[in-house]
Amino acid sequence: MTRVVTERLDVIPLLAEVFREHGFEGASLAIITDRTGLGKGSLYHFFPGGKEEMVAAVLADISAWFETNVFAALADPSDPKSAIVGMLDSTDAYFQSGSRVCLVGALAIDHVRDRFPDAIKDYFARWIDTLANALRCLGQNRSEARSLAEEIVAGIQGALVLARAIDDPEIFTTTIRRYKNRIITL
Amino acid sequence: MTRVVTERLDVIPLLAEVFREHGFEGASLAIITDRTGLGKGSLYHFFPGGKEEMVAAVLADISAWFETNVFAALADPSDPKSAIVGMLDSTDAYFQSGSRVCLVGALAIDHVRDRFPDAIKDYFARWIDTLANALRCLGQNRSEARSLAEEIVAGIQGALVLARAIDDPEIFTTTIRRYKNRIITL
DNA sequence: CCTGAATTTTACTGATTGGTACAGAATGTA
DNA sequence: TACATTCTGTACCAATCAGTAAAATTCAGG
Repeated sequence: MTRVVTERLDVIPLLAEVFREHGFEGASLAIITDRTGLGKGSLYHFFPGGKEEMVAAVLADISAWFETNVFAALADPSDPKSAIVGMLDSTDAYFQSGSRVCLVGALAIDHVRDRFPDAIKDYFARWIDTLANALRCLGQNRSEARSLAEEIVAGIQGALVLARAIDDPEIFTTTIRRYKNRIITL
Repeated sequence: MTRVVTERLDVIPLLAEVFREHGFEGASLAIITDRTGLGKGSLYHFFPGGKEEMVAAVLADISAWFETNVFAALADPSDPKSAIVGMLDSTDAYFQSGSRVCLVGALAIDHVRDRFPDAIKDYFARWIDTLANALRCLGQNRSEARSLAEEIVAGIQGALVLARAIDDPEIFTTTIRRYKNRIITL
């Protein structure tokens, strides 16, 4: 039986969770070896560039996931309304109803964002662009669509911050529901 | 000529800026001594509890600033509409039109939030509560007011994340303007 | 000037940091 | 079996970490 994925790929989700929990600086190699079960030797074998390469790999993985599970439907103009609703559902699931941190957002406000500027920029730019595209398919003009897309993407990020700050994930769920209603009644 | 403030107080804004830029883990004592001009000895003289006490002092300072310059007007029901607009103006000024990080928000999504849970919780809770109070004075019922207050506070945080992520502070300014219009036409 | 407290400088500690080197174990292949 | 490649555990490195201790200095009040 052939292994479908290499071990490098298997480790990326674990790395993602560690960086989510501790941030870039906070995620020490000691913690990483603990959580992944890989010694330093293995870690540097798979990621010769060290922590920086690990984060880059995690960002690429996240980007790919969103491309497949979130952005693809938005970019397809066949049924824009249910595509947006589906995006909000996927988002709710991905962020575990507000109890999971957005790693890209967390990196964005950290000073290490300067080491991954493109990955961070692209993630949000693609989200806004595809969402705005779907909104245009619903009859909004270019600036309306872009403005609402920015509002929704920012609202999601803010809800994640707020939910975590006051320790009440319900705030995130409420936010998602609010945007859903707004789209449905569009 | 008597000095009005102790040097401890003078240092707190500098500390705030360092923590904003580097986060809790990223702000090493070396960086802090650099930026404040105080050696380790002086730092530990003023803040015997080390970095943790420094952050606590910064959070208290921020909290006091918002209480005076933002929340006070919201809590006073004499002119709720202009109080909210004033809050949005103060917020825009404080966050330098989106180019300044919200330290409380940044700490909230970091794992060090567990060391300052009350300060973080109180900051956002007080913001939401006073804003909801002002909205009730504008005729909204309790749940409407709370929901919109949460939406605005979260929207502000999200706009800060997004503005920084795609390196476009304009997004923050737009967000503030959007909420202003929404309040004015209420 | 003297005294004592406040403050700062300096030197130091032990622990931990990210990263390297490399021997050898495991694995796949012929 | 034999060989080459991939992978991993371990020891090690210099740098940096937060924090301590105490001498040196500054400074205000009497």
